[in-house]
Amino acid sequence: MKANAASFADNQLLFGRDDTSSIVSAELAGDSEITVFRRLNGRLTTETQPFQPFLWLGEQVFLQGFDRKVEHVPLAGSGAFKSLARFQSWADFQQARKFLGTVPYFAVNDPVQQYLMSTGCTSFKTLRFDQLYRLQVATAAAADNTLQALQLCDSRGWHEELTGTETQILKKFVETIQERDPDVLEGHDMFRGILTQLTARARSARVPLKLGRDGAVLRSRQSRVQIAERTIQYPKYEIHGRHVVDTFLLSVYYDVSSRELEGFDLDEVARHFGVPETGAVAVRKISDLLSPSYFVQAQIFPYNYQDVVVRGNATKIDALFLREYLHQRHSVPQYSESRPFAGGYTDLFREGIVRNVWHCDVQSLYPSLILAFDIKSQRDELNLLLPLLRDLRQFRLRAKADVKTAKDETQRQYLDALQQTFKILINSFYGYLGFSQAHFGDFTAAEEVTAKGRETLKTMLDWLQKRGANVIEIDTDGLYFVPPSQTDPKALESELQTALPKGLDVEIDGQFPAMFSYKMKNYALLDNDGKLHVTGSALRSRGLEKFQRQFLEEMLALALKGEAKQVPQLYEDYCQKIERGQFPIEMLAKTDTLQDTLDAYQQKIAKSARNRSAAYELALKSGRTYQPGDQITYYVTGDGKRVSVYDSCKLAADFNPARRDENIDYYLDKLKSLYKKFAEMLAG
DNA sequence: ACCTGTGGCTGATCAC
DNA sequence: GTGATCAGCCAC
Repeated sequence: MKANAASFADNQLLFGRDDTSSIVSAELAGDSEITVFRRLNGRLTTETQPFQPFLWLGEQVFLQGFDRKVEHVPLAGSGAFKSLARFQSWADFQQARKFLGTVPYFAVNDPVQQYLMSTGCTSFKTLRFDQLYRLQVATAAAADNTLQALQLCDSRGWHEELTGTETQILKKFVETIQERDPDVLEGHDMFRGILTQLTARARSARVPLKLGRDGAVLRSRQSRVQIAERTIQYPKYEIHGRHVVDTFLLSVYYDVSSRELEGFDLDEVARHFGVPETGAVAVRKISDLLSPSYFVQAQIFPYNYQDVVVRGNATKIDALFLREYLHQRHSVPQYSESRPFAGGYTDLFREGIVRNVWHCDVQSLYPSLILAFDIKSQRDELNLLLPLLRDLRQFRLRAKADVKTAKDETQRQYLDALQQTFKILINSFYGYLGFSQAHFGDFTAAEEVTAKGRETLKTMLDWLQKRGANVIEIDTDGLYFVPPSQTDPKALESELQTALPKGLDVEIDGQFPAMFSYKMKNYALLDNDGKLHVTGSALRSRGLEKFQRQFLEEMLALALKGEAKQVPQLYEDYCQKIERGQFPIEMLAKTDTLQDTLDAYQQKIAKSARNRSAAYELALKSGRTYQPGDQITYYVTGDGKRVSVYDSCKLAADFNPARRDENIDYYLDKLKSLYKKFAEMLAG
């Protein structure tokens, strides 16, 4: 097992070129050195390393006349950036950027990232996740926002609650951090919540938050992260020599693929993961589950642990390529101009209720196509992509197999984090090819991948139809169908396999007693255990109020189980509950995520560039400060079903159960539309 | 300062 | 009313 783990790390393209140092953190020291913190046998050591900032240059002559010392290194190949310029100090580097102005050059803006990239070092080598020293924080505040208590615990099992006056709590907090000296500070809503609040309280109590390993106060600047379709704005806090990890952000990332979280409060997330504790201990347990993949990523990518969390996958892959091109002294291409290209094949052939449905898909379609057809990026002159993808796939299979035979829980968790990380990386390569800011991307190659994918699915469709299968719907890498009678799934699978190009593996990965096919990417499945699986934004969007989602789910379950006769009664029950005001407001309320700042919203409204919307109007009316990414839960008030929602709405938090004022007509009408929309289709 | 891709559905609003 | 547009959410 150990040998396996070590041999993954032998891949220098992936894990860099330094495997001896247990770096836990690095910081720019002065102007031309880097302080490196290592954790060896549990003890923290500090040392200083030389550092030469650098940038990639279109032409060496661009720096002619620049009055500070520059070392030029010519780079091989035909990339646009064919010269490397190295400087004596960070100040010189910054000065050079100013000097260069708008001539073509490319620079990494962060000194630590530059250091890691140029040395090939990455964090946490030879360290296990449980050896990283993490400390968790949770606050308890009074209504006036003053600090009542601070809950602390750590990854070694210690915990303590700080109480007393605000000043006492804050002073004790700083002392504790300096004494215990954690590598990582964790908290739920750490950035927008805890640290923002602590900073504000510390300012008013005049207690400097000297949390850094050099005794410096924490710093912050506005930043934003893109998580799937949402952009979250947050004050990025940095603490010298340590990392700040926010389990709120980890949860939002987690939900991109799981789509199961109702909300992102600590309690809701803890409940989802079956964590019974609250406060700091809950944070630790959630982090135990969500952090390990990022820990592994920090061993791979030339980024800080803290930054590895908030960088996009394609950006991280780009950094991997840049590190190797830099090492091989090879030129770097400019991004190509962004252009749209066609994606996956989606289609719908049948609607309504269908019985006896199988699902068949091609495993890892896009990565498999890249490998099977040798699809290369033209800009990747060193041809790193294919071998890397091949290695990653092999590594993942090995890590997955090893998970099952792991000798203890720690080893199992490590291998699982490893295989999870490999999976993320593997699946990001196709996206990387079509990413507008990938130096080594290639839109033509990305287009080739999707074209081959569409072709593959068309082949499967034709083959299945010829065999007498009744295909229901197709989406990108798989399809649902009613098999011809008297068919053995394994036999069908292997026959279909022979109709496909070598390197593509098909799998019948699901058999269902019933399916409700609604529209493309929108369907419900009843599995053999009687469990309902609902897919698609039309059927399970968070944009639907909870009473609608729940009604839909119950209606679908009845219909799929052959009890459609009971649906009208279900409808009557829901109508009554709305009329009599028996639903708690959470059932009627809707939650929207603010995408724009309130300023941006108002500007767009002024220019008629967008319509008014309830969430923003309520945010504005509240007078509180809101940021993109914040969620607003509201319900509709007023009389009559035809109200303007943005005019007739209230925050769910302002709802008074003793004086209910929800718009009963509006909600009855919503239910009626929903019922009418589905009743007919579900009867069949 | 930050950013993986395309495809599809819906509700709210607004111009016609 | 109808259609267009935008924003938001989701599948893969």
